Amino acid sequence: MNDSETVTHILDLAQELVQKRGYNGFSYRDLSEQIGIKTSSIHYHFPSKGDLGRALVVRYRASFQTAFVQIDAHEDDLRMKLRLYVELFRQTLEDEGKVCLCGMLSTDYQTLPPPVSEEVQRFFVENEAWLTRVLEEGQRAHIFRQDIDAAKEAAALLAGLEGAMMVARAFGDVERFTQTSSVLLAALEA
Amino acid sequence: MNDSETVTHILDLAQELVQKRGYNGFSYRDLSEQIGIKTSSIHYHFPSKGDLGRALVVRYRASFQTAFVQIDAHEDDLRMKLRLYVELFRQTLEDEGKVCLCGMLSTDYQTLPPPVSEEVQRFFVENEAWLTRVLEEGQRAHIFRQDIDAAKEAAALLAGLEGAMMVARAFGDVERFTQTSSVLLAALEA
DNA sequence: GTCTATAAGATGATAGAC
DNA sequence: GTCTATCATCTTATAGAC
Repeated sequence: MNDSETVTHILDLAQELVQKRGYNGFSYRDLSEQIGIKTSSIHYHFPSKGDLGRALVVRYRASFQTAFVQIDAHEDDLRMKLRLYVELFRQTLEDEGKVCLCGMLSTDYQTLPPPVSEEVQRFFVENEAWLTRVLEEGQRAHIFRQDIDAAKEAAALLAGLEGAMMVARAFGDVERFTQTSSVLLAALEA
Repeated sequence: MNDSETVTHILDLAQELVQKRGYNGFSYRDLSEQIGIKTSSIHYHFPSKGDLGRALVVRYRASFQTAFVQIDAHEDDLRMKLRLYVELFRQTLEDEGKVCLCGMLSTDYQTLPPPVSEEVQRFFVENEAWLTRVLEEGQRAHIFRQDIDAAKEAAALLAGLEGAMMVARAFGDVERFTQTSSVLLAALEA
């Protein structure tokens, strides 16, 4: 499954639709109409909807891994690293009220084909792992509170951001997300 | 729309299905089969799916208002009030991996009929209002941090709990929710 | 790779008998 | 209030021609 132009087009649009409407909120027909290609052609690239869903999360995970490498390479300030991370989500929300792909899929969780749900889990594991590393480093540098468990704090931060995206979108108000993310980050300060 | 036995049965099952599978993850047929009544009979009580969805959130909001009254009446300790509130969500999660009805609906937000989405907004407003009151009272009693904005902190707590339910369920691990909720509550301590 | 044609089943919804 | 019957539409998916 390499990425021809068509495949990329399908993935881009499908991701957008999942982020806006959820896994059960879009169909091959939606993709068909907006791409200008028949549904059977989409099935050629992604035989089942589960195949498409899985490809979506795999690519999304990879984009976050890339972001982690970028942030680690170009930013030393640990507080700024977290702010850049939060910024990834804020931009998504600003972009027509989309929320995190995996936050979205986690609500559809019980209806997902297992190959998809496994990838969603992996996303959370990887994100928490990176956040934990940043927090631990920050603790060693006496930037973040010493009396916290970095891993648990990382999980809480991620959960908080995911929830904040959902609530903020329900109000059509990105500022709500920004405020909640500030509160979550402030809780880490020494 | 009073609550005959049948109506209550429909609402109970529909709520369970939304909390597990989302608004677009259940159908009148699902209700029909599990209740032992034809879909046309369900349409008699709830002409459109939007009518059903709206009734669901109205009832859910009312159940939280009742919980608020109960907590305020029987518990003076402000920390305990918050713990009892968190416990409402934890029990939901423990009950077969259901998540907050409105957390669920907030991801389906862009596909909801307006009457439903308006009720979802109201749920968040009401919950934040109660939490804000508890936090403000706790600040006056010097139990919670003085350097926080109660309203913003309330929003962050609610968002954090909503997100924590989603993530915890994706791992099939209620303990994950418990840990994150502890982190969120700890951040309020003076 | 994309198309036409088609399938089997699901979905929200309505008309009218009992 | 519940049933049968029926609806148009949508959904995922496949077979086979170009």
